[in-house]
Amino acid sequence: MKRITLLDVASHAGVSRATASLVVRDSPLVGAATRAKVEAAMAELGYVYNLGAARMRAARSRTAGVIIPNLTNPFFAVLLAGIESALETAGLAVILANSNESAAKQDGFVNRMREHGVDGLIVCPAEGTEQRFVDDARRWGMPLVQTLRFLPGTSADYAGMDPAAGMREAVQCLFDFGHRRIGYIAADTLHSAHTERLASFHDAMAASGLDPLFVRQIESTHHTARMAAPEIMNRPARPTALICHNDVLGLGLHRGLSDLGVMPGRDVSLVGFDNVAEADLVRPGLASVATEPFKVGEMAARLLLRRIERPDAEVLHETEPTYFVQRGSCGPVRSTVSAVEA
Amino acid sequence: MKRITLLDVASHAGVSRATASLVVRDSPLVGAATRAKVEAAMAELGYVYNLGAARMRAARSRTAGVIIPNLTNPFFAVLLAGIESALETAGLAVILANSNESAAKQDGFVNRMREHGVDGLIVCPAEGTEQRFVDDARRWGMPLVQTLRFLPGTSADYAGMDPAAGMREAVQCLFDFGHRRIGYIAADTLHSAHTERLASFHDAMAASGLDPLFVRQIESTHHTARMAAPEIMNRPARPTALICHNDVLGLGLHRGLSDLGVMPGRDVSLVGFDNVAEADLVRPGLASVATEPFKVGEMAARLLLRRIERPDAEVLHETEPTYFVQRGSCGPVRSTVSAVEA
DNA sequence: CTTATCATTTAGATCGATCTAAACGCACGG
DNA sequence: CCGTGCGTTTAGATCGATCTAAATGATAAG
Repeated sequence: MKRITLLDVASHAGVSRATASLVVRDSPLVGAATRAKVEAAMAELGYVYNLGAARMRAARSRTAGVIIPNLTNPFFAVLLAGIESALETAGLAVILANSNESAAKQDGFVNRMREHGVDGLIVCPAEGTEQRFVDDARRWGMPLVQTLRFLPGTSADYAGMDPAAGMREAVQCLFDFGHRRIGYIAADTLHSAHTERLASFHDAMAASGLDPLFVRQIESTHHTARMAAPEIMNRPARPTALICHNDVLGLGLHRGLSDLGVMPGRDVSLVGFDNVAEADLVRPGLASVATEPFKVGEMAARLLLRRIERPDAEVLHETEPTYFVQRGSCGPVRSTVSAVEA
Repeated sequence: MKRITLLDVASHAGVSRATASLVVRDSPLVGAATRAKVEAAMAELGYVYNLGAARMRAARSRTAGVIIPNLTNPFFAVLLAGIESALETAGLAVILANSNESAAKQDGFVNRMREHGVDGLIVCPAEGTEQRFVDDARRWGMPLVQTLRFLPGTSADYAGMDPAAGMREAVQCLFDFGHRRIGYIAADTLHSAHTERLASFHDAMAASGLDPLFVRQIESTHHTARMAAPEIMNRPARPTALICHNDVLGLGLHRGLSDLGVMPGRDVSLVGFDNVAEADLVRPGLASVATEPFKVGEMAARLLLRRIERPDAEVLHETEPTYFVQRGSCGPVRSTVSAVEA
């Protein structure tokens, strides 16, 4: 039992190999009657197209490489879902790799992707990725899209999100509730998503005529955030509101504050970032700036398809806007702060 | 600027194409001095191995297809992470597809995977997948591993989880707290994971000498579960404890009950399934039966590698045990139930 | 000195498709 | 009747590796 090839199909249909090839590729050159004959033969023999052989002659391979720093994080999983969805619609298969935030592993994966002959790459660069990464891709003629994180100083397509609008709405909401002492809980990682959000915080505060009370860096896990709650609330300059770099920190802190008997929305206002599903499940609900990773994924895929089609098109930076979702964790500043401190 | 081939490497190193081929494949046939020469040439020319060409002659393609029903669900995302991790260690690249619970799409993906010449498939079958699915794979000689869900009546390797241990511990814990009126909240989907967990619930109850109070089906979303809380608590046979098919239902119900002023762990005990990270963040924490999707993913990958290596090996069903994680949402049954109803 | 043995190396066919360029059949106008 | 043009079809070369089977050279044995 050997593999059925185009040649088998062709002889079974009484045409040449070349004609059969034209049929599988939906070429307009082939006549309707011939096409029907060949298609019947294909069905009858159970022919399976061999993309591997095709890729050798033709340039395209109908695959794209996707490198994600951490699949365990639902945020990236949804991003991946968006990428997969859009690429699949365009007929490209996704070859997946998980860099685990290791730039070295990431380099290895890029090599493997090249060996597989992918038509292009979508990468959310691992921490510590160097500019060289993007330059190499350009040198190799490999279409590349960065997503969610952008390597400064590089020139490549980018699909990300713009925290500005959501952040401004969040700060405005807090301001309207009377908050003036607002702290920022940052993550300890140092990629562009971090600095972008922090910068947008500073901008939004300035727009409301406020100075940040403090910026505190915390490792981005539920546990560390939870444990950091006492330290944050007991600092001399006690905040009345906190904005967190993401919902991992926001939810962790939510729980940490509750443990202390400090009720979010009443004793302190709390804002997260990403609006994960669970933000709506804690009590009170965690107000959060919604970002839409699925849409960002689709956007990244579209940029890649465009780049594959037109390698010399101008470099694009596209961002998805964010918006604030108010929930119970934000409320009016308490008139008698001393009562809380007692 | 054309592509560097093995022939270029060979002539640059002063050997034949065949020898160069042996070097890239780490064959022991080639001498040390020659190997060094060829490797130097490869580095100098920036040679990239062409897996597409190799796959045409050789059988293996160093890729595996993975089809998941829903990437947006963190549970599957972690499963995927486990699969990816183990396959990558073995040098196989993952071609990913998201069936979105559509059997038709799933069929399409299997075809695409065949066209790509994958060495094997790991599939968590979409709802409504027919037995034919597994039979086809066997007929095609395509190594196949089912994971998390098992098509009844089929014979193929399977990597899943065994809810029995965790379920028994959960029921035992509730029993020890004095609970006798225990209801089960099931999902509305009908695959094997559903029936397995439900069956393990019945077994565990029987082992404690109890009869299930009721089994209620709910669509598996946070929102529906939350909305169903009143109906569940107001039924004539009011439960003192609830076990949920997964944490999506568990967390949704946790919030729904809280909304009613029914406090989990005090007024009713609540157990989830999967032990997602967020189970520890709500207040009180949601007790949950821990399953380890990452390990299941690794297990599925191992099974596939074994099957690829030995196509005729006996069919294996492997399961990862589960265990109960107690948290605040489980507590002693209240002596005066009427007080709650007031 | 010849022959057998062993470890290396290699030429040439081959995998299954696509590409190029030419050939084919047919209708039409001169 | 011939040349031209158009829509189809095709033979043969080709992509870049691997495979088979044979050649090569060095060493050991007879």
